[in-house]
This record gives sequence, C-alpha cells and structure tokens, in this order.
Amino acid sequence: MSESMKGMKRTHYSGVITQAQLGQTVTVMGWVNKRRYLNNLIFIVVRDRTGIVQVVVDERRVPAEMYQLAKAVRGEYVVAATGIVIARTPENINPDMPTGEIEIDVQALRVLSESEVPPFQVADEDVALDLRLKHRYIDLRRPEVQHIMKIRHETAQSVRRYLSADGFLEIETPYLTNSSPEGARDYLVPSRVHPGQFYALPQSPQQLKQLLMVSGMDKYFQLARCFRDEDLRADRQPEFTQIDIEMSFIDAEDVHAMAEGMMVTVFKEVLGVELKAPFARMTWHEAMERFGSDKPDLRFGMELIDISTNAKVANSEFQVFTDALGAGGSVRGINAEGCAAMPRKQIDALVETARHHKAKGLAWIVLAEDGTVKSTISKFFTPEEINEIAAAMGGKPGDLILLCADSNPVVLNALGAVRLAAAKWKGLTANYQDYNFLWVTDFPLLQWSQEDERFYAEHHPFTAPREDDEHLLETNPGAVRGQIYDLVLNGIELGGGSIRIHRTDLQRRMFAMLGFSPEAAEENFGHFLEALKYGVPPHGGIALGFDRIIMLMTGAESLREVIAFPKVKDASCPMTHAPNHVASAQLEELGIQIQF
RNA sequence: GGACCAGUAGCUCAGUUGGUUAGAGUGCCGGCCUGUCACGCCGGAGGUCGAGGGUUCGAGCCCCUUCUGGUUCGCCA
Repeated sequence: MSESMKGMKRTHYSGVITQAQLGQTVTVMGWVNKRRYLNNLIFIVVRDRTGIVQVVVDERRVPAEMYQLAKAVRGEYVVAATGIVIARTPENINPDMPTGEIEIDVQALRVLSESEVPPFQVADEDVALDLRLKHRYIDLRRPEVQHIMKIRHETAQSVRRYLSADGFLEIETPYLTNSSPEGARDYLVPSRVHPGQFYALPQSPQQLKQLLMVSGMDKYFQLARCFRDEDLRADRQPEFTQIDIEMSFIDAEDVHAMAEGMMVTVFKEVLGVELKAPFARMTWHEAMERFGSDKPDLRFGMELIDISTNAKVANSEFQVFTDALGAGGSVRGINAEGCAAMPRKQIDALVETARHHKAKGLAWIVLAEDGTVKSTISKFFTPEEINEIAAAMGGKPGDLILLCADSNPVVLNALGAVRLAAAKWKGLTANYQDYNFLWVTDFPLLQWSQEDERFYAEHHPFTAPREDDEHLLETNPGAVRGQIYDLVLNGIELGGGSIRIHRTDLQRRMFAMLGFSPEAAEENFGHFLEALKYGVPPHGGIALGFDRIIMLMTGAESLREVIAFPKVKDASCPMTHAPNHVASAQLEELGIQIQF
C-alpha cells in the first residue's frame, strides 16, 4: 500500500508548526511516532528531524477510505499528511509538546512506506548498545541522538568559521599515504599497481601539515579523519576526526591563545556557554605530583600529598612504608574528604583499583564522623601515630585517608586512579557541564622503554625540546622537556600539540636519539629531512579530538554516541559487519595470499 | 594478549536455598471506547533462559568450555 508522493509536496517540518500557521493548509512528511486509536478518532503523531506534530483523523469528517488507511497505519510508517492547522481547544493543549497548541486536521493522507515492527522502540531510552548499533539507522531517529549529530554539525561549522576568520586555510591531505615506523599500528591498504607494496591510512597528517608550513601556507587546518589500528576504549575509536592545526612563526603561547579563542567561541556559539579564558596551566611534573595524572580532572580536589618525610612514616616499623622509602620511592596519599561513610565493599574496590595499577596495596584510615578511627595499619602504628598521619593528610572527622607506598611512578599512577574512583563514588564527576579546561605543558620529550631498551618520543619525533634543555639531549635524554602541550577537559585529553623542530641538525639528532641510523632515518623520513633543507619557518600546532569535544559538550558517555556509524570493541561495525572477506579474485589481483 | 562485569519474551528487567506449567512492565496482534497525547479497559500471541558439555532424582540457578557485548590494564609517536 506504499504510494508515491507525486502531487504532494512537503510545506513544513513537523516540529516547527505553531499558531503562526493557524488556518493554513500544510503538508508534513515523516515517520509515525505514535498512532492513538479511539474508535471514531485517530491521532497520528508525525515525527521528522525537527520534532513531532499531531494529525487528527475524524471518522465523521473524512472519507471512509482515508479513515481505513489511518486505522492501518503503524509505528515507523512513513506518511505524508496534508491538512489545515487548527488550534486545540484549551483543555486539549499539551504543554509538554512544542507543537501542543495546534494540530493538523487531515485532508489528505498517504502512506509512503510501511515498516515492520522495529527491533526496538524509537522512544525507548534504555536499549542495549549493540542492538542500537546493529540498527543504527533506527537509533539515529531518536531525538537525543539527532541532537548530538546537530551539535556535531554546528561545532564543525563554528570551528571552520572561527579558523577561517583567523586566516587559516582548510587544506585536505591524502588518506593514502606512507606507513610510519613510530607510533600506533597502521591500517594498510595494498597497492594493485605496485604488488607487494602498501599505502597506510594516516594516524594523523603530522608530516604533511608540517610540509604545508614549509610551503608557506602559514596557517592550516583540517577536520581530518585519522586511523589507528589499536584496541578500542569508550573514548577511543579506530577512525576518528581531529581538528588538525598548524601555524608558522609562532610560539606555544600563540597556539594556546588560538585554541582558547576557538574553544570559547565554539562553546558560546553552539552551547551558549561562556568559558573563562585563559585556561589553567600546569606543567606535566606538577600534574603528576598533585593529581597522579597527566590529564587531571580539576572539577574536584583530593590532591596527592607526599608524607614520605613525616617522622612517623619514615621511622615506622611498617615495612611496606620503609621498604618503599628505602628503595627511593615514596609514601603518598589522598584525603577523600567526606568519604568516611564509604561501604567496606567500595573501599575494597579502591584497593583493587590501586592493585590494578601495579601498586601492592592501599592502606586506609577511616575517620568516622563520631570520632572513631579504623585503619588497615592499626597493627603497625599506635592510635596517636595514626592520628598524626591522618592530621598530616589534612584528615578530619568524616574523611577517608588513602595511602600508597611504592616507587614514585607506581604511587602516582595508582593514587591518580584511586582519586578518580573515589571522586566518582562521591558524585564529584557527575556534572559534565562544569567545564574545567587545563593546559598541561612541558612533557618529557622522550620516554625510555624497558622492553625495547630505547627511547621513544613522548609526542612524536618532530617535537622540539625546550631550548634550555636542548643541551641535555645526548647526555641526559630522560630529563629533556619538550615544547609539548596537551589540552585537558574534565580528565579527558582533548588533544595536544607542540612546537616542531625546524632545523635539520636538530631533527637528525632527534632521530639518532630514537635509535635511527642515518640510513634508517633517510629511508623512513628522507622526504621530510630533504624538505627541512629548503627554508623552514619555525612552526607548531595542535590536534584536538573532534569526537571527544562533542562527547564532552553533550555529556555523552562514549565516543560511539557522537559518531554516526561507530565501530565496536573489536573494531568491527555491527551494522555492515565490516571488516569482511573479499573475493579471491580481488586478492589475486593484489598478489595477496591469506595464510591460516 | 590479560582482568572484571553482563547475557532470561521484540525491548527493559525480576526470578528466593537447585524443586510444580519461567514472570512483570513495555512493545506486538485482536476487541471496546468521540479528544487522546506514556490514552484507558478486555483478551491473545510471544521463551533453544547466549551456545556446548558436566554434576544431580531434578539446573535459568552449581562447575567447565565457548560465543557475544561492555569496562579496563597492556597498547594508543
């Protein structure tokens, strides 16, 4: 019974019809959100991208055929309805509905497409994620998901407007490019013309945007799709979009000011939210010491406190403490304020969290409201000593003190995780609209890999060291700080960037530090080193995770919510079932054999 | 690659110590209803309890294996 829409033309979106159209003849087209049948009276609620509107079919006033058609209409049918916009009588006004003051008195009704009973209701709020993604085209009909897509669109437009007005050029870089030896695993694309050779999909347009600076483009941006063949997380997808930016003749401060201006404008234009700029700043070292994280959530305190030098701790009989201190580690803790009432099971979960992050354990002191004190370390300390340690931690009745002793990296990392878990339990991370931006700067340039017995670039191999640390590059590489900055929002890394190396000699020293022989550097980065010979402006930039920004703007729980057709845990698509087998003829043409 | 959590009707879930024919809400189908808007009322259909194996007189429940999904550690320059 599906019909053509021939002769009918949509005049209005459903959600925008108001009293202003009273008396007009309108035609809406959309999905049947709901059909309510009251014997002689049928209400059909039509939904489109803009909202819903009610169409009334009154048996006494329409032809029998039309009434029968209305009766047969079911949920998610696509219909076209023409009728006169009439005011509802006062008692029939629905104040919860934007179009609730009017309705459409039907004159013509057509079913353009029927629908089977959908696997889940568009109106349902709690539907399992895999089912939603399997039928994402239905999931995307839900108003909240459409809202996210709209925010995403508006944000992209706002970013483009802001950067264009600031003199940036939007330039596309290729998706078919070279594999790079550093960094994440690449997605490879076999070449038919060059059997046995492969393109790689870009993990980021890093080298190409730097080459655009060599070209004198001066200011570049791109909403670039990036690909990384690594395992997924709630905030990680194998393909994602980043706002990729590069600028010439600038320093880190210029990049900060540009990025802050962009975020302030975007949040204002899209959400109507006024952000405070400049954003907070903190060095990587300070972030690690105070929060145990290089991306601290500043919506709450619970900062790490080092009590290694506290006499009661340093001179105690408690070997867990003294062993850690003897080995050059530390004893630190956090005061989870107001968490004394945390159930034992939850405290155990915090201990588990610490263990999960390599700590051997987590000591705790419960300072109950009534003044009683309970602790896991009461066997090793007198009540007075425990009180003194608690006082050193700033503890007061009602607080929960959590202590960890180990090597410094382990203590910081574990307490950083415990801090987050405790804050989450306390509900301190619930308000996503409390936007706390933060720049984390001066990351170490290089990171030693025990496993591979070599240094890796913390950021990427084109990152410039701080000029005052450059002399340490060969003598004490681990101490060299890079001109690196990450933008962090509420504990999530929105992105990062750096000032790049623009001198050939320094770039060669950098590659040497990373263990590349001159020949290997030439083979992997030859075109890049070559380009550095021909006049390179000092430059730097930043890449911000576009999907993550949308996630934080909308309070979405997962990156999947803000991507139209996302991948799931094993990097597959539940809807299209990609990746998939290909015809053997295709493989033959590529000279590829599958072995397993 | 590791750890943890979940899987019962189309959907969201309950299911006690292992014990009769596995339930609720919602959706779906049919009937009634002239102003509904989470319409209401009546009736109905709908189940490989993710799969396989085991223990037991007896398994949705206990054990093993496995699959799927989620979270996370490793990984993510």
